[in-house]
Amino acid sequence: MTTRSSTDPTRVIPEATVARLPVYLRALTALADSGIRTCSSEDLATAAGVNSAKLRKDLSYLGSYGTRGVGYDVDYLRYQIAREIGVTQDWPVVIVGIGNLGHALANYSGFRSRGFRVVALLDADPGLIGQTVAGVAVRPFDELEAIVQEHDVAIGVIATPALAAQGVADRMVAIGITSILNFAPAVLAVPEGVDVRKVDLSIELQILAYHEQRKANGAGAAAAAAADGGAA
Amino acid sequence: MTTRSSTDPTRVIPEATVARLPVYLRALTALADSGIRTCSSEDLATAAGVNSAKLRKDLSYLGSYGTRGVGYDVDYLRYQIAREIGVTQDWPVVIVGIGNLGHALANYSGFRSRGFRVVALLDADPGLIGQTVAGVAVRPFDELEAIVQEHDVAIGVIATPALAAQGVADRMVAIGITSILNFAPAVLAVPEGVDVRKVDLSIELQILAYHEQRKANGAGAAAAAAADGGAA
DNA sequence: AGGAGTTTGTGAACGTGAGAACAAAATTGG
DNA sequence: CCAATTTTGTTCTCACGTTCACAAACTCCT
Ligand SMILES: NC(=O)c1ccc[n+]([C@@H]2O[C@H](COP(=O)([O-])OP(=O)(O)OC[C@H]3O[C@@H](n4cnc5c(N)ncnc54)[C@H](O)[C@@H]3O)[C@@H](O)[C@H]2O)c1
Ligand SMILES: NC(=O)c1ccc[n+]([C@@H]2O[C@H](COP(=O)([O-])OP(=O)(O)OC[C@H]3O[C@@H](n4cnc5c(N)ncnc54)[C@H](O)[C@@H]3O)[C@@H](O)[C@H]2O)c1
Repeated sequence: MTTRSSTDPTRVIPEATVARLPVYLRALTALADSGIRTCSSEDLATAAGVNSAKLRKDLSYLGSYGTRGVGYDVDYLRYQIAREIGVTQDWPVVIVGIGNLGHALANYSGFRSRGFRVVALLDADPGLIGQTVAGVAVRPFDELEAIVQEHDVAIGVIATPALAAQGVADRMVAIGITSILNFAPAVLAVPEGVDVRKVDLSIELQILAYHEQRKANGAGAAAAAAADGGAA
Repeated sequence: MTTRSSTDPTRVIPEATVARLPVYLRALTALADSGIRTCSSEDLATAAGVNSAKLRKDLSYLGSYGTRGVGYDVDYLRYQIAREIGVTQDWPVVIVGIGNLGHALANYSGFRSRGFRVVALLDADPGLIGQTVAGVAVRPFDELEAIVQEHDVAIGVIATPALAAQGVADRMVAIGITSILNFAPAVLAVPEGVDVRKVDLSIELQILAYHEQRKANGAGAAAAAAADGGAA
């Protein structure tokens, strides 16, 4: 039997839990902003849109930060989750591909407020170089190496067309970027040890379309089956 | 025992499989574009970035569309998946909130090419009304009802600030929209039978940050544990 | 026609995640 | 100080998802 304490850095937090921690963090921030100092697992679960048993189990992987009979101290729990995720420090981020989407991302204020700092905007199109978006200048893609080394960047965002994405990823990996957020509709091949997460609008829409089609077709027999594929 | 044939509309496709079908569809389109007529499960799995056993099991939920010893006919399989997802028909979509992100979405060509048609752009800001984005005029949010009824819209996209999102969702649900894609960092409450999918940039970055932190910390003891949280 | 080789479709084993249920630990009121 | 009440942390069970492994089914070559 191996028991792992909350200060043991080797303890493993399930991936499904990791994906929910940012949601809890946001919910706690909202509670704090509305002046609430303490909350029960039930309260927080409602705010985060999950089941309270699941919430408690998730939090138990981090440690024992609640008080039985009372609940959780909002600020304290928020700090503990932020520390666990690693957003008490600032993460430098580069964005590659400053087209429609890249512009929107560069303008997104939610970056800064959640522990991420855009240190550079890069594009291969000479026509864009020098332009300033949200106070950051667009620079040539070739400066990637210099920028990553200067700011010790570990996280890269790809917002180029799909065809360019693998090339950009290869270049990022070569200089030591180990986490990539990919908006291009392409499957990226990367070596072991590099994390890739993708955000794909059309996949999300197609998933919705699938369920939508079933709702429409199965109005008779499959109605029950369609409904439980259901909501939030 | 209940056996469900591929033509039985009540058969259930696991949610995890549904989420991968669009990826297969894209991979098949790429193969078709490069002139490939037939492919094995191994080929397609590589192109889609998944394990070939998983791919075969996923496809088996749709029916038996391959030929043993040969593989899959690219065009035929592509059509079958498209039909299953429901993207052989066009889905009308409305986008609400034409700010930074809404502009990018409206300009996104991947919508049209994958079976979705933007029938309206809506915003509450009078200053934006009348402006045209990608050939579609921005109209007042109040026209939502009329537009949804005219075009029989089932899918809505929310790209407003977080505070406005729940209100927009309520209004969408009230007129009969049953699928929502939400870009605002807010938990939406919707009735049973309405599907919500969320796309949240900062959650994705925070998940990357968590793994990044572990890679950095655990350089010694937790290296193995960190690595297997690892890559694609 | 028959055997060698290939590749699908699926049964079975394994691992991960969700939710119900409850004991343990705290508070509150008498 | 003790009993009643609240709420956490954890155990147990079930459902879902992944992967292996292989028989069945097909092609191709001789
Ligand atoms: N616009 C959206 O709402 C949206 C939504 C979902 C997905 N996407 C995807 O995001 C990506 C970007 O979309 P977009 O609408 O901004 O496209 P875009 O064409 O407007 O912008 C792409 C940018 O990438 C740059 N670029 C091209 N090759 C490059 C390279 N090798 N290195 C560096 N920069 C390079 C181009 O110069 C251009 O500025 C696409 O893959 C698209 O499919 C976009
Ligand atoms: N910009 C990004 O890259 C990005 C990334 C991730 C998430 N988001 C999220 O997406 C949302 C939009 O981001 P943005 O940068 O485009 O913001 P934005 O402020 O540029 O645009 C928001 C738009 O919504 C409109 N709006 C506000 N209330 C409305 C209402 N009740 N009905 C209809 N329209 C309304 C505003 O008029 C504005 O045009 C935000 O919730 C943001 O957190 C943005």
